[in-house]
Amino acid sequence: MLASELLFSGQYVLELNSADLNTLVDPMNADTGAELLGRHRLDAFTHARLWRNPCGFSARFNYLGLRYNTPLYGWVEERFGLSRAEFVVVYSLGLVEGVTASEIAASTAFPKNTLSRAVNRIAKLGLIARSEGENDRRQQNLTLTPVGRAVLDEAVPRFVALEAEMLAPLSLVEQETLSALMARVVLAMFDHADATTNGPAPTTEP
Amino acid sequence: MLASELLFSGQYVLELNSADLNTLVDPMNADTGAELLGRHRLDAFTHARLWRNPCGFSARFNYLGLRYNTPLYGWVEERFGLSRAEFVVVYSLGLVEGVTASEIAASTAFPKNTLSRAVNRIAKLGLIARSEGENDRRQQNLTLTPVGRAVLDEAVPRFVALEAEMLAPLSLVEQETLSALMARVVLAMFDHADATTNGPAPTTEP
DNA sequence: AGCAACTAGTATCTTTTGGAACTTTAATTG
DNA sequence: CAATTAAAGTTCCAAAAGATACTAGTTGCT
Repeated sequence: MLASELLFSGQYVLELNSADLNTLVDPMNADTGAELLGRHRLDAFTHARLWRNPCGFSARFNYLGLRYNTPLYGWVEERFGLSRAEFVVVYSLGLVEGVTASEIAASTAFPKNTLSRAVNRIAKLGLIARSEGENDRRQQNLTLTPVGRAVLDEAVPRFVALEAEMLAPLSLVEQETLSALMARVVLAMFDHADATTNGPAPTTEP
Repeated sequence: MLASELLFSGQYVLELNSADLNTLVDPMNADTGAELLGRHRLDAFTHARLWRNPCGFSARFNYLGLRYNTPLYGWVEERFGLSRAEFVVVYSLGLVEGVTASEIAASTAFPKNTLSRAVNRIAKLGLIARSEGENDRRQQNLTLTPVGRAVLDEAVPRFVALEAEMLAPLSLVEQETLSALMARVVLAMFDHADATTNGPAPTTEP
């Protein structure tokens, strides 16, 4: 079977079609999340990309990433003047204080020079402080300043709200099921094996 | 409650922890997918980013996007010398013949000048042909040439295989459940409302 | 019909990006 | 314990990206 045939074969098309659309959409309410979640029109091509695609699963998580990251990082940019990489560093420090640039690079696939620039800039802006690594003087442990924490305190609710908004059409049980299944998939990617040093493409976080 | 507290509150941490890791990992087999799915080490920070994150769901689909797109588009680049945007155009034509650059731009959030460049290059390379739109002479309908289709026929199985490899730890029923739940989330993003003209950030597909 | 508003695609120009080379420190090994 | 190899972070530079402006074609309004 040719791949070009496969493209149209519709395996994975086991879900809903556009006719079901309106039955699932909940009315746009005035949450913090909803205002960022600009609704789109489901054009024919997007429909095909999401439902008639041999890689339907990846199309969907890529789509979610697009619709989640774009508005949020756009908002971060215009609200704080921080680039995506810069905010990712701040967010990362909110998750784990004292994490190093390399660790962020490894986990997010930003190239390390990009992270270096980002760290330098937000350090200059006073959002983070660097302290020389205790037992390894090459690395610098990063910590949030009160200013950085304030940024986070304003930004994180937006991120949380948009995620909640995205998940709103599912019941709590369904949300947990989805979460658990995705967790299984993600966890299976880890193995006691190799590691890639510097990933080429960006495309992640928080 | 401060967002900085929320970051550590662990709502959404209802899944597995790293101790369960080994019970879920299937041995790396020699599939087309497996060879692209380079396993990584689950370092402490990545663990925190995936499981102790108030935005755990988005962290996970972003992570999946990263681990899926990076190796595949890297391979496309070195195998065919095509950039991500260029390949996305080819792939899109595999999904829907005759689609226009604008439609791809709208669906994938690539800026339209990037798409314009991509279309020009792969047209020059002979992967696609352009034909003036029937009733609108501004737009050009794009179609795959045999060369373009050959590229697709070689590339698509890789994409399919990596997706299958990612989903392998789930049973078929679980895969369908996951698919259906994600479909619900995605579908709910469409509404009879607004539209954003040109999205700033890239970050999607296929 | 005529004029404004809009859209598809292209061109230009500036900023950003990320690969490669480099510096300094740490780990490994003979 | 020197000598080699690897890693954290920075710097450099070519290349790519994206905001803006522009051209040509279309739609809508009166």
